[in-house]
Amino acid sequence: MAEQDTISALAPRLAEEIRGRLIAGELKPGQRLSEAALSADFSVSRNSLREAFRLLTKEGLLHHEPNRGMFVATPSMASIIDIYRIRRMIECQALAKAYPHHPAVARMRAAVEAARIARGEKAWGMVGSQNMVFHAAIVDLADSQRLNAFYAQIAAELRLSFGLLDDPELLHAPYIDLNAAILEHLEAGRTQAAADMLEVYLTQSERTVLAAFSRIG
Amino acid sequence: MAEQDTISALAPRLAEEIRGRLIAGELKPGQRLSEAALSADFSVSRNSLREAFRLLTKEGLLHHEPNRGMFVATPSMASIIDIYRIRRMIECQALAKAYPHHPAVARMRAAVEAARIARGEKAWGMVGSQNMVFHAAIVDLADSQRLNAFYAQIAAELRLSFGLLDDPELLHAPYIDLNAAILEHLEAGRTQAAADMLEVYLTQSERTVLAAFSRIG
DNA sequence: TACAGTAAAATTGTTGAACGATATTGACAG
DNA sequence: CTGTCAATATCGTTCAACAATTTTACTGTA
Repeated sequence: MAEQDTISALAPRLAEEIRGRLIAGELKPGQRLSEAALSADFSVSRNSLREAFRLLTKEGLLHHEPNRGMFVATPSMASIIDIYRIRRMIECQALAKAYPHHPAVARMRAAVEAARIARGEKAWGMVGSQNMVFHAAIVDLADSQRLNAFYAQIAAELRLSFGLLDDPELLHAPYIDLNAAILEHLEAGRTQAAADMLEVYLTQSERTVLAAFSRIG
Repeated sequence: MAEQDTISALAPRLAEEIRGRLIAGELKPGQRLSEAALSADFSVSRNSLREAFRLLTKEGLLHHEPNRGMFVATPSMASIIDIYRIRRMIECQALAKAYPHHPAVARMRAAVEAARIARGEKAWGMVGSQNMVFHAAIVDLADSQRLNAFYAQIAAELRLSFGLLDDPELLHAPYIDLNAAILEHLEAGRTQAAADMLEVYLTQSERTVLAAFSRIG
């Protein structure tokens, strides 16, 4: 019986909480995270907090300098290029070899429709997160647990970069219809066409993000 | 002046040490790792050891049960299939899109030659690790830091499975010449042919590993 | 003997404090 | 203004403690 686990351990919960603040932009890139301050803030011990830090460091969200402390990772053009290179490799391949009746396809469709509704309401935050759901579903087509976990990680890292940019409409809105077209191809069994179109999408998106990024630098 | 960094922090070094023992087979799958025993063994505090454990858990090498402790991950057929699926996706793509004069090609050649020498001396352990080097170099062709890190992780996990098997000669020796042929294609610029050949390699290797694994079950 | 229930022991989860090592800050002399 | 050196703050690691939980040992009973 036991009251349900309260969802397991402390460190992973802390990590999740911090991750949320990171992609929400509450913690800004380059900012230093003091062990003492944060542990007091969360009412946990320094030790527990450090365990959470390790997890986030391994995910590339935090960055550690010996004897100086933890810092919020600062996205760079190099990291954006790296991430998009991986996305092209993984997502396009997943799509090209996909089974058109895979369960993840339903999630892709749901994400497209949710994004369209959100666009009507100008809820750009929602458009963005539905876009992420769409692409996570693409990766899911490959039916690999480890690949899903890896993708979730670089997606979180990418969101850190998005957080620096200030125009979510520009970032996601133009791609809703492109997503829809990709989905059409997939559902019709034209997986290669879908993959080709996705490659266009990703290249274009990368260019947009890099351009926005360079305007800030 | 500080004695040289001895390469940074304690926890990562511990993790590296334990990782070594895992792929060397000293720690066997399913085995429980006592915090008290290991921390005494390494002469470090329980806290430091736990930090190392977190890292390895995230890599899939250890597995954690609340209030019961850390266990060495037990490879399953599912995990082997998952890993080979990823290898096919990543390695083949990296090869297909490779630049034939990429620096990693030199490492591939070195690995092939070292493996041939090792085969002559029937040093099967060396044959195996050179094989791993060869494939890591293939991934390196894609020029992605994050992809390299991810591959290193699943490679370590795969070695855990290899550790269960008892015939390293069967596992690696047959593939040396296949590796060499792949390299020939790559160096000649026939990247697609190289990729196709690698796909054959991986499918065959997966079948061998799964068969050996099922004989143990 | 077999077995259920309970008490005792061991292990993990988390905390708090301590101390050396390193980095940052600020004062001071030149 | 610059370089040196002490003072301060923070990190890295360890140790000791206690609550929560699991495992083990033991007991009494059928």
